[in-house]
Amino acid sequence: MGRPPCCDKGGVKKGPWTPEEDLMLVSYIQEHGPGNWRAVPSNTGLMRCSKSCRLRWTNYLRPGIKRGSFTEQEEKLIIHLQALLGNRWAAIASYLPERTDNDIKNYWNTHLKKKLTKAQDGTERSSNHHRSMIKGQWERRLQTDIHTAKQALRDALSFDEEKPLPNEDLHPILFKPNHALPSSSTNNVVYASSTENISRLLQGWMRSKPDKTRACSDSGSSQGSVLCESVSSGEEGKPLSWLETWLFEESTGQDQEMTLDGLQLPLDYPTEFL
DNA sequence: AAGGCGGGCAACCGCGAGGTA
DNA sequence: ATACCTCGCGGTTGCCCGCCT
Repeated sequence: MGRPPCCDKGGVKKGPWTPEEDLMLVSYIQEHGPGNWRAVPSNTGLMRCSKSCRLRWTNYLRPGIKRGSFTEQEEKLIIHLQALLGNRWAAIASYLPERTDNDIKNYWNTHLKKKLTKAQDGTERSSNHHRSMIKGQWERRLQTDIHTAKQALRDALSFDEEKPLPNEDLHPILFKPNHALPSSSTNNVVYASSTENISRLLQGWMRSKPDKTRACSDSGSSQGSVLCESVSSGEEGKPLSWLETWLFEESTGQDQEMTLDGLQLPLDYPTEFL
């Protein structure tokens, strides 16, 4: 028996979300919290399917999302994690609490993949040089990159520290009924700023909810941050994975010399470096 | 100025996993 | 045990915008 598509019913709106819809969704989540997405459309009056609501919340409205271009550290961290984890964007996103899996996926597909392809072309042209690269050189190179990745992680972790919200009026667009809102995503800047305002509005609300699990999942993937998960696991005596361990070592001030010994690289790790 | 083209990104689709009755 | 429901994930699509000719 085939399963009907979730949004098979008629009258379900598709396409870009309007600020009004965003506001409806945010208001509902402020009151009930994220989850039970099935009930969201009927309870809010939104003509959207539950998946669309969840996606909108996860990717754009949830607090703590950083928009805009990726930093070099984030870029390197993504490249490393992609090499280690493959296209498991949710897992990768859990190490970049301010980025969504969709964002990372898009960034990978539009920027990093090309960048790496280009780099690989250069690599192939100078393959003789790379083939002769001895393991020690590669280790040093990896260590440098690992250090950069760890730095990025520390930066990401500092996100958890209380950051005072600017004193500016946070929601000039949302709560000015006659404000000229863009009819489409044409004016992305204006629209994004209204979305950002919603998120920032919600930050206070999220902080008032001390629930650890939610705090983690809301700052990472929807399944919860691997990092948060492992930290709490570690506290409870369960071992951290090696990746989580080395990512965390330096961030907790226990930096140690790192070598490839004991590291299990993924099968698809660039062999020219080995 | 206008049309074509490609890049970037938001949103959708389909599948699988986990939970539950 | 199993059928159904809900959710999350990854791949893909389609729209919009800026650049180029």
